[in-house]
Amino acid sequence: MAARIENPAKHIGADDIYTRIRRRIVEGHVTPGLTLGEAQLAAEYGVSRTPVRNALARLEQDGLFERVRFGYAVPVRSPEQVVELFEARIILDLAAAELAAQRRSELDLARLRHLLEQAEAATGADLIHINDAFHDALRDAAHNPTLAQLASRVEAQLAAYEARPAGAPDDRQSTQDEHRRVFDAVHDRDPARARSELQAHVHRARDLRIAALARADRKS
Amino acid sequence: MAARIENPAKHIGADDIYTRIRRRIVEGHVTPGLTLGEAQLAAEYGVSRTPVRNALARLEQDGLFERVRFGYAVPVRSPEQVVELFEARIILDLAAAELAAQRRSELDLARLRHLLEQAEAATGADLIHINDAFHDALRDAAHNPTLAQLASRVEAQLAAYEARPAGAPDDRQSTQDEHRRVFDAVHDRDPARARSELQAHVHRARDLRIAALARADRKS
DNA sequence: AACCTCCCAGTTGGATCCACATTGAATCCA
DNA sequence: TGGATTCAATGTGGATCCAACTGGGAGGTT
Repeated sequence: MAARIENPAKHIGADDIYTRIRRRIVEGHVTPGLTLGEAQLAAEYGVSRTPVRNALARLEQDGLFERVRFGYAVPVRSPEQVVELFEARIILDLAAAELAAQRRSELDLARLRHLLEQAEAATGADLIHINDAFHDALRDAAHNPTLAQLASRVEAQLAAYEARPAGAPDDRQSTQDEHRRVFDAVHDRDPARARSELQAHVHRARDLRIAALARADRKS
Repeated sequence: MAARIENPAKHIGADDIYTRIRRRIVEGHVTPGLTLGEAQLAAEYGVSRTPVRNALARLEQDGLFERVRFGYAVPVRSPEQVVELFEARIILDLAAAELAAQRRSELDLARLRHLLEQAEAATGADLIHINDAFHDALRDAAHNPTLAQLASRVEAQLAAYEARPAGAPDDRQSTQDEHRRVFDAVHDRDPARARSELQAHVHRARDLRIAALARADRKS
């Protein structure tokens, strides 16, 4: 039986370090610009610097970390760069939505529907995760793993700067409605509608973020 | 004087290893499926395993290498996967062409024109490099580095499987004509035309590759 | 003769050691 | 007192050492 058993209590490896640090960044727990040293991270996870170095090299390749004077830091991005990231994300996700409307299987639909239902009841961090999962499921429904991975990677970079408020109830309801509309278009196999509905959704998210950046910019 | 001087004769570092191995893969000098060991590569470049490990981790993140039993290998892709990579590349490059037609600067135009002229005279490997550079310059003209990097990365994955014939004189002339048409559309600031001209170009390249894959498939 | 078992060679992943570069501060001189 | 210079502290990058794992082959047994 060559089934690889994930030993939960076993010593953590480089992949685990990569996953954990990545999650910390994506969930916004590492403030951009704050430098973290290899030794510091190694001590934190109770391993030597070797696996940390490996993880950091991969994170740098992902664009989630950059090498700075001493140590690594989440790159500080200008508002223009955030807009640029959104532009890339929009290109990828709209294409994925279009393909999803053409290729979605019944299983894809079931997954999306399940996530929509879960989102109805969830709140806080759970809601954020479910909504992220909805977008990932939509990308998977396009049945092009390369495309899905690219979109997911760009979104991870964006997430690193998001204060992740998602608090306002009206935003919550808007998001839910827009997701539902995208789902309906995918369900009806209507690529053009899927694209335009998702475009409306992502454009709204982008404009909210840009407005927040403008406020933060004025304050500083 | 904080200018970082690239000492040419100095010992090579992890970044150099990364660049060199990457070039070897992209230029097709590493046959897919052949496994290379860390120690082997380290000996080849005259360094220890440490920088090689770092480079391999990054290459794996790029999708150019995958960890296999013992060592690393360029992943073997099915024809379906190659089609999938092309689909992603087309999405990215068409979007880039559209943006390039909107945003190109005079400098961008000059660069593209220069590459077109160079391509007239070049042959063999030089021609391949110049044509690749044309596509990269087109992506740069879109003025979205994120998008350019993504497209470039996907194309690198595709290049790893290309036998890189580019030999047939009629293909050479077709490529040159199509590049010229794309250039004209970008010059005229006509996004829709830039998109459709590039689409025709990339679709032809894709179909050629698929035909070659079908032949190879039948042979085996 | 076939199959099973055990041992050994080879390789990766993690830990530690060492050399070099850079920064900040403290000190000394003008 | 201000500025330049030197020195120690800190941290990365590379090299080496060690442990765990896998696969194949040799040898024995049925």
